[in-house]
Amino acid sequence: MKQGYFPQEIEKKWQKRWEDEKTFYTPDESNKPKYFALSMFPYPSGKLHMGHVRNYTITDVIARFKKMQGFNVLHPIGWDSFGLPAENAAMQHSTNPAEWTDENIAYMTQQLKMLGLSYDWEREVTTCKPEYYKWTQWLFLQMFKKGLAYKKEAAVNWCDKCGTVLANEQVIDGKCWRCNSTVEKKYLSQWFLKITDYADRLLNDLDKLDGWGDNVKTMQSNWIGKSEGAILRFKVKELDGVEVPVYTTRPDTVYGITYLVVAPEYKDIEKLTTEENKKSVKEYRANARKMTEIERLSTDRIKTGVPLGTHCINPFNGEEFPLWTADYALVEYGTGAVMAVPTHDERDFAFAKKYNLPLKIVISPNDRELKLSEMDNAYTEEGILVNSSEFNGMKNSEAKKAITQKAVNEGFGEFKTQYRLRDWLISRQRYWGAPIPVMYCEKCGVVPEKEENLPVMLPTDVDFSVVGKSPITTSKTFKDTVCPICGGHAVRETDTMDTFICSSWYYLRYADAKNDKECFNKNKVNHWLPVDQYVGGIEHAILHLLYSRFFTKVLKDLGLLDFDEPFKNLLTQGMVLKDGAKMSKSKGNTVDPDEIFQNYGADTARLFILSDSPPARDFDWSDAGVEGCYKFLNRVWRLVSENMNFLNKDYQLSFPLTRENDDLVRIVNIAIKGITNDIANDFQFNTVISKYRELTNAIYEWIGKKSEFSNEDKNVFSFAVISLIKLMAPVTVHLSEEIWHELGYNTSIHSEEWCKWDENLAKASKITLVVQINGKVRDKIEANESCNEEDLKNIALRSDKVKEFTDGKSIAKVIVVPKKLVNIVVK
RNA sequence: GCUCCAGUGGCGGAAUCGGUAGACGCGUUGGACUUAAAAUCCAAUCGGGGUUCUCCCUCGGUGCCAGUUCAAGUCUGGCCUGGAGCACCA
Repeated sequence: MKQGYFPQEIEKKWQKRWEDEKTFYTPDESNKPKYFALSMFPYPSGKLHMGHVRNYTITDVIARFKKMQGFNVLHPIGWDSFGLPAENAAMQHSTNPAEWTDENIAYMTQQLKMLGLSYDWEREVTTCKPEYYKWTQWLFLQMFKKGLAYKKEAAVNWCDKCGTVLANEQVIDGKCWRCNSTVEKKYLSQWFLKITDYADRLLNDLDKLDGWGDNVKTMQSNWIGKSEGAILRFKVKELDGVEVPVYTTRPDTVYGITYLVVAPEYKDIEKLTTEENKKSVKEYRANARKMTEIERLSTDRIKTGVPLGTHCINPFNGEEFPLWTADYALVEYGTGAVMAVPTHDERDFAFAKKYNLPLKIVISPNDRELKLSEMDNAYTEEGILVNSSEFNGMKNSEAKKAITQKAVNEGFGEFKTQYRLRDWLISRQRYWGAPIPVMYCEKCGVVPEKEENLPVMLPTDVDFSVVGKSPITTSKTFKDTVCPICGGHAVRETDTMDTFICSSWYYLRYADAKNDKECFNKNKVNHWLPVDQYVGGIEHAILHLLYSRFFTKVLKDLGLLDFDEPFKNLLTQGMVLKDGAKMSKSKGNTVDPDEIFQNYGADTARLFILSDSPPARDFDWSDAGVEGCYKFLNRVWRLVSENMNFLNKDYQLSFPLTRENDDLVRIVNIAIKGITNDIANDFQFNTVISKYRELTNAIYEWIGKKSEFSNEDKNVFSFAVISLIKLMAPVTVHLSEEIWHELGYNTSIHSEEWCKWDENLAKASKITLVVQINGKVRDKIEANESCNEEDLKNIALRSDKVKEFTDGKSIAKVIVVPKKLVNIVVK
């Protein structure tokens, strides 16, 4: 064995051998239980960054650990390869997105292999390849048939820089999720998926996800935004047969309505405006349109509005009140109209004060009386109804139901559950995506492509240098086609699908990646899924994770699979920071993984990226930390190479041990138990690694006491070293494999069984008894493990220190915690 | 404003059930080896005070204030700070 540790040499050798020998090939059939470990697949942007390294290392360690524990582990990888950057690169370098993408995939594949990841490359999935997007299109058609994919004209989010529309989830604080430029509203006819049909299931099933963090579940639940209330319809006094419906969560306050507001974009607003008010309303609406989303949504902006001139009648008491338009009412939520109760809603209160609209108290607090003259903000707490006719004296929580019921009985309202979630806008006016497989026939209208004609291929005769429209529209061969119904001329849809569609089902395809007859075999998908452990960034808490859950539920309803949640356990890993800031090119604080591989090797990179923080927390990259990990691996290498003569792979431990050797055997058992438990307990790799170090230190310390090695010593030493490299194998994959073979084994260490511990040996032979007086530690006494409570008590009371503190005082109580502690209470 | 998460040395962080606070590492300091350096190894490292001074004693200490308990980083209540998500959602 070489005296020095040369990772680059070792790593290359093993990577090649694992590939040649298909060490990580996963058969579908196996008598072992299955385990599906998955990282969120990368976008092939060009090079791996440290976030990737962290993500894939975490999942790889989990996969290898589970494999050693006896599972048939599925650990695949693929490429989320449709999307804008490829198209932008094509425009800049006058190349083709497919070429650019292929090159990136090739480079990143080689990087992934350098990291020593245990992927089954036979199952690689690439979303931009026709053999994949054929099935993306097929799934779209199934949704279309079910009425879940539909086209409508709507106010949509438009990113001018990206030249396309965006889904609501892709607008962050009024800005494009990708390029961060301000998003505008446009009225366009676009394709949507009816995710709102699944709002209730997406919300309720969150409860089933015990293996997900609360943070992600709350984010999803906030995003879905369920609220319970009522729709109430108000007749317009001046217009016969015209009604304005409102959505409210406070039907208990209907007797306090003093005006009603419709959004500036409300569809009937012109009808509701009197001749005298036409001009001011028109101006107000024009102004509102000019404002950006961000200005409009700012909560501390002073509320404005104008009256329409017409009035509504309150069906509960016949009162009349004016209709206004104000931009604090949102056209896309509820009915686009709000009943205003200034006394019991902060926004209405501010608005009424500004425009001198009347106030009326209808909810009274239990402990005091409200006075209009003393109110300087709305009363929004619980209370008792007043000024509310037959409902007076009722608790407001009960009145909600009673009042809505009255509206239902009398035909001017109903109970209504409202969601914040909107349907998913999936059209993109871009080239590099899966074409939406529909066409427009002059005679038959919107016609889906026939399934047997799939895939609708992306054309290659396109001009990527065009500005202001999608390159796909420049193709001479793509647009014109034949209607499958009437045989007449039809024009293809030129919009492509949001790439989040491609990534909403890729994890299913891994179960059956090469199937060219169906998107996947049902039995295979039911066997491998759901994913046992999913690992990825928190930035997908809503986007990808919500969409994937939606897809899974749809596919279940379509009968394509039998489960309704795709990811059983979710680990959202923290960001990789450098000097306290997120690594980014713009800040110039990135660290190139290639450089680390070259200088230290992949094992050091893997070890370090797991060592300093638990996976869910942010991780601060430090050069000194890398150096420290590299030193540690050298230390392990030396431990073996300098003591090769004393190592024996066929060691035995079946003889009585000396005191010292017994201690080391116990330390090894304690380490095995601790490490196994730390991994089982939320994958705390940082403490796992500290235990590697502790064990290594203990072995060195043990050697330090030896002047020569007896046979017994050699056996104990071999047991300790072999256990150590096995425990390290999931992390330092090459180093462990190399040492394993140096010791004379022919198999791969990665196919070995995980170390087992003996419960009797996984503890020290002696215990340290902690003696407290009144809860303060006063003494520590070594005691035998076999001592019972009475013995421990007596040992403690015999202590000189204890006597010092108890002298002249009376002992009120003695508490004994077996094998650990005695607390003496004195007065 | 609502919801969730977090707060422990110079730093990253550790501490199954309430039971020795600061594991392990980084950094720093001192030492050994060396002509020297690198590498390696050894030792010290929460703060204040004391002492018979390399051994030990003592007090304080896990964001703040209370509480429960023999015992609180851990549990309860109320705050403060930071991060994240949602947000004129009626």
